[in-house]
Amino acid sequence: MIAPGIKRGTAELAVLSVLEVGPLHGYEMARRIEEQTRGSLRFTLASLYPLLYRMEKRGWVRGAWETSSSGRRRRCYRLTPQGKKKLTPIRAEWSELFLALKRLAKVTHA
Amino acid sequence: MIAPGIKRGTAELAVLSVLEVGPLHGYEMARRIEEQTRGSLRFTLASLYPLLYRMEKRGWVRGAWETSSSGRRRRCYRLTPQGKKKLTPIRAEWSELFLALKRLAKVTHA
DNA sequence: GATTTATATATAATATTCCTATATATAGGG
DNA sequence: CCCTATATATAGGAATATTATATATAAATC
Repeated sequence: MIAPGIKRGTAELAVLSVLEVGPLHGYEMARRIEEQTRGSLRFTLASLYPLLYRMEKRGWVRGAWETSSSGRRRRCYRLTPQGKKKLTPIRAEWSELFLALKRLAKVTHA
Repeated sequence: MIAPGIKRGTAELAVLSVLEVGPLHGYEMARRIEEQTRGSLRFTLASLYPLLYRMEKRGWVRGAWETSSSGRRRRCYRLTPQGKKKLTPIRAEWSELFLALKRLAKVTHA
C-alpha cells in the first residue's frame, strides 16, 4: 500500500476513472480502485463519501438513491457531462507530474 | 504549473532529489526544482522552509549557517546518511503510484 | 545617493485532503 | 441468533501546502 502522504490527490482521479466506465455506488468504487491497482491504492469509505459530496457540489457527479436487487438502499453516482470533460485535463496534469518527477527525481515508470 | 491538489506530497521527494547532488540552501532548492521540471513543479519558500525543519527533525537533512562569498548569511542543508537511505524506498513508492494510476486511470507517461 | 530588484529566511493564518474512530442499518450464512 | 459482508454517514484530528506578512542585505538601476 502506498503511504497517505504520497497518494494525496489521487482520490479524485480514481473516482472519476472508475465512474467513466459506468455508474457506481461508493462501496463498490472503493473495491474497484483497490482491485484495479492490485492493492496499491486503497481508500477508506470515510475518505470517499466526503469526496463524492464535494464532487457533487461542483457538478462533476450526480448521486441518486436506488434499491438493489437484494433490497439494499444505496446511492448510485454517475459522471455528469462536466465531470467527463474534467477527466482529460486532470489526466494531463498527472502526466505532467510524472514527467516532472522523472526528470527531477529519476522516478521510473515500471 | 501543476495544481496544488495534485502535486501534494512531491515536495519531500523534490528536496531529497536536489540535495542528492550536493548541499544547497532553501532559496536555491526552489530555483532548481522549478528549473529542472521546466516550471511544472514550483514551491514557495514558505512551503520549503517548514518542510526543511521537519526533515531536519527527522534526521534526513542537516542545516548549517554559512556566509556566502557575497557576505550573505544563509542556511546550507545537506543530506544525512539516513536521508540518503530514504531516497530509494520513496522513489519506489512513487514508481508504484505511477503504475497504479496507469492501470486505473490510464495516465500515460510522456 | 536613492530607489528598486534579487537574494535570503521566518512565521502566522488558512485551505485541502485524507485518516481513525464511531454510529447506524440490513442481507445472508452458519 | 450471531457473525460477516454490505452500505452510508459524520466528528475529530493530522499532514501538507498556500497566501500573507515581516525582516534584512547585496546588487543593479536611475
